[in-house]
Amino acid sequence: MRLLVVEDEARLANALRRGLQAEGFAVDLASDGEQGLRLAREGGYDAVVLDVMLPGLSGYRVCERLRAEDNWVPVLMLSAKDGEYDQADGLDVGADDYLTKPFSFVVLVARLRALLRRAAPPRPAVLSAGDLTLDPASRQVRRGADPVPLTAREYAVLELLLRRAGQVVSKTDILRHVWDAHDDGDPNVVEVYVGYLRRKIDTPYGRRAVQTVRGAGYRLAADGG
Amino acid sequence: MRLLVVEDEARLANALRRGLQAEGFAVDLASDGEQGLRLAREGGYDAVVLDVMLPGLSGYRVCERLRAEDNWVPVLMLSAKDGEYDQADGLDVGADDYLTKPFSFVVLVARLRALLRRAAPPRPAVLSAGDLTLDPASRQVRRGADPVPLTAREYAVLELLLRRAGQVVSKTDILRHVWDAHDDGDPNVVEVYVGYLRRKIDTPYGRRAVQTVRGAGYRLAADGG
DNA sequence: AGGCATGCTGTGAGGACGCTGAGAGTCACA
DNA sequence: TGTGACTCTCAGCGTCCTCACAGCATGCCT
Repeated sequence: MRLLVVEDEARLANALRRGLQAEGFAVDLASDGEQGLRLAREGGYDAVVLDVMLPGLSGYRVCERLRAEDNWVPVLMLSAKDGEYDQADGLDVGADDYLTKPFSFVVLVARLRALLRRAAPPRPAVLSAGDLTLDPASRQVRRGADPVPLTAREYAVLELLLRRAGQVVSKTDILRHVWDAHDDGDPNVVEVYVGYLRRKIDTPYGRRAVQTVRGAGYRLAADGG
Repeated sequence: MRLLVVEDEARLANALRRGLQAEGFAVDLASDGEQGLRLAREGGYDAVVLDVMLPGLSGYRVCERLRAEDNWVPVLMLSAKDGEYDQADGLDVGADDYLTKPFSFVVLVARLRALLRRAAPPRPAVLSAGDLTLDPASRQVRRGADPVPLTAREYAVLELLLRRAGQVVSKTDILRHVWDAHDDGDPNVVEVYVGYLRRKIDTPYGRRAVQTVRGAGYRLAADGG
């Protein structure tokens, strides 16, 4: 997660950088409005922490211009003012959140995380192993560039195996997750569906992604076979 | 914009309802955590204003459960506590913003608007997939240059599919968004309307924009078929 | 090698799923 | 009151999926 911190007071700016880096963010600094605007325009930031009182271009203006240019990077404003109307103003020029100085670092981080969580739509990541990919959103499976049509059951089995790529998954585990059979399912169904899967994602490509571990279960090769 | 306000103190609850209605929101009230959770689960709200101190289920728990159920409706928490750690806690259970009592109504509304603006990502004026376009402003749908007349329901279904172009949308999801049936709608209506849509935007053009994903739902091809 | 356990696969029945035409109910409007 | 547009239910049909079964192949042990 890359952050841009626009803050003219050097001591605070450096404290923020160190603190945020310790929290695992990559941090760039800008010390005035012009520079902040320039960097923010170049994009690539997941969020911007923007002081209101800046030499040259104020934080309000920076935010306003970004929004006018259709740049919707999440912005968290910082200000010494704390009148309620100032806050409302900040939010009205398009900031996503607002903190008044002095603020607590803990709160800053919590609010930043909330902002980032909201900005990144909860789109589940694409699962992959080598050139085998599965996109839960579109429910599409591919071997390289080839789309591979799977039935609902086949898809469910593959998804489970991919989520545990490299690990052995027992048949009863698969039964529980895909068939929600509690204990008394016939493991042969699993064998049948593993067979179907292999015929679609392995055999035509001369690969061996789905491996049998005799007596234990199946393992999806982490490199896709 | 529909809001759910979960607040047990009747005077405050009614004041909020009146004030927010005056700002143009449609407001539902819940007076305890259980009821709030139930209503929020049913969906259909654009945001939830959630008091922390509630009889029965606390606001923290309500929010936590919603998130655990993958319900990402924007939540603004209200609390009398104002320790910084309480705030961080609130944000950590998945709230999107946090106000401490006593709060200013002006700030509440400004923050709500910021929340809603964030939740509704800046929409491109026109939704499109390949040469299939839908302009929400004029409610005009076109295949290439041809205008395609759609009924209200057909339009609503297509809009939903276009907003999630490339992703699989389940029938129950469509039922919830277009019919606001909560759980018990008959999925056949969806099948019927998908049929109507196809006869208007696909069949006459020999295209296949609306794809069936057996056992999962429908997907609008990102390239318009 | 022999015997047993484990895993694989072809076949086919039954059923779930999705699509469609017919028609009833509702509403707005002339 | 009649007409037309729209919405939705229902039942029938075809397709595809799922799964049980049985025979076969393979691996492992004595």
